[in-house]
Amino acid sequence: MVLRKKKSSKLTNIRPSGKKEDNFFDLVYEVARQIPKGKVTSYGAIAASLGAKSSARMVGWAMNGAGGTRPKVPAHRVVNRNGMLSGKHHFATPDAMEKLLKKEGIKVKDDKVLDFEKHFWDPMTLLDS
DNA sequence: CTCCTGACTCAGC
DNA sequence: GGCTGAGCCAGGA
Repeated sequence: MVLRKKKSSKLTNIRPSGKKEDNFFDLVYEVARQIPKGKVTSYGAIAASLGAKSSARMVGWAMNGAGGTRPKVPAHRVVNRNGMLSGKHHFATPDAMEKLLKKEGIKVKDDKVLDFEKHFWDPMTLLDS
């Protein structure tokens, strides 16, 4: 999956070195895009699937530019390990995240995903096959 | 180059 | 059982 994202809008060029965007960020973006509709996952799960379970923060950080990448990354499907919409505050509007989730059939209550493990999607699924 | 911050997570108290 | 501190990597000032 080669990223064709050549220019990152808000973020400074992820890799001004001229190399492909083989950063951790892009890996996160790719995985995030693979999240099936109506499913959610956690930052740690994504990080773990990338081999950097300790870098859960980086996953969230990467999401910072999710809205500027193309195709867009469904960051709203990514929540913390508690299923809490930790990143909702970073969306265009605080309600955008849960609104999108509800729209996909995921129930959100008190900024938390109900039946989180039921809607949980493990990134490893792509690798396991 | 050094220091701080950040959409997380775990361990300790 | 909730709060705090520390670890994690990367980027901005």
